[in-house]
Amino acid sequence: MADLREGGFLISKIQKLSSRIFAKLLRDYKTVEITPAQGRVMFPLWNSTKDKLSFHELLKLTSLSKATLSHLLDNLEKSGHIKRIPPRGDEDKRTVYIKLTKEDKELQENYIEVSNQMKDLFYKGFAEEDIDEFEEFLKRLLDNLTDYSKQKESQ
Amino acid sequence: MADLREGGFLISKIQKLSSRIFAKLLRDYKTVEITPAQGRVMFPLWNSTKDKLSFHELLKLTSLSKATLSHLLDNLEKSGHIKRIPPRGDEDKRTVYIKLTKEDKELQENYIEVSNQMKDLFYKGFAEEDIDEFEEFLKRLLDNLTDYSKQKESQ
DNA sequence: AATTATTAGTTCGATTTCGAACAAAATTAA
DNA sequence: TTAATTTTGTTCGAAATCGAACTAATAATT
Repeated sequence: MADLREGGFLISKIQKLSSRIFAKLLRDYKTVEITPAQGRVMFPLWNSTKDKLSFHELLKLTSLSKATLSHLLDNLEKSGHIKRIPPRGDEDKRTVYIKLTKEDKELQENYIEVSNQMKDLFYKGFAEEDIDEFEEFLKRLLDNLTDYSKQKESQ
Repeated sequence: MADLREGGFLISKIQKLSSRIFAKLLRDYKTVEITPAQGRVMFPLWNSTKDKLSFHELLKLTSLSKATLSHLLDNLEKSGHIKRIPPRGDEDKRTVYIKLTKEDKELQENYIEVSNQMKDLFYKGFAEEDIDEFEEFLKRLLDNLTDYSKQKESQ
């Protein structure tokens, strides 16, 4: 306990470095006119089985703040990658749904390819079991953090 | 290899959530008028045995970009936490040194205390060996990223 | 010695990020 | 059925973040 732990500091450094590298890979990959931040919003949409996600669902999936997500959606809508769909029928009239525009197959494939490049670089020297173990740790951490947030907001 | 890995995505989420939580803890802790970003610059200064660090050293220690570090130093200097010291004697005349202002003991102690709260929350349910193992992984990752950056910038 | 290239930090413009304050709709309580 | 409360998403102002372009100083070439 008296130990100096540096998990948060390390993670922060890793996140900064990998964002910068990822951004550069995307920039260099001619046809991908998208930033990492925007990609992180698109990713859950691409991977979803549903044809649309609500703002709220996307919020949970990205762990962004409301304000940030709203702002990123503005940009993505402006550049034509997504559309905001108003609620229909007897759905909650406050809910905003987010839908992909159809011409995004190519972007998605290219983004995934760059992600894979990134992954190889990121996990260089890691055995498959290492990665499994490491990502298990990450999920536990993420649970700790989301539990804490949830608990805090309900008091 | 065909596996969908999500390390980068997970880390990005963890980093966002923990930044937000950490920022709130700092805000709630009355006497600490400092942000997490600023704390991450102060941290290496507090932990160094030297009485000053060069801009370049601080850059490596924080993994920030030059622009960001310069900007954060502006704010820290404005709020009186650090000073920029010009080179002396036969030192390289381009180098800028960063030095703590002396009245920062209290801030440091409070920041460390909040860091520890954060750490406990972060690593809840982790055994000491888990933390060791996990941080070992983090260091390997960080090495991968810094190696890649270094290799890229020298070509 | 003169020219060229590299390195250290700053400045600029743009994006990302957030909390707080807000408006509109839905839910709960009175 | 009205009142008060909660939830959903947007807007605003400020900080953090970055790359690119820049200046000044140093190092390497010619």
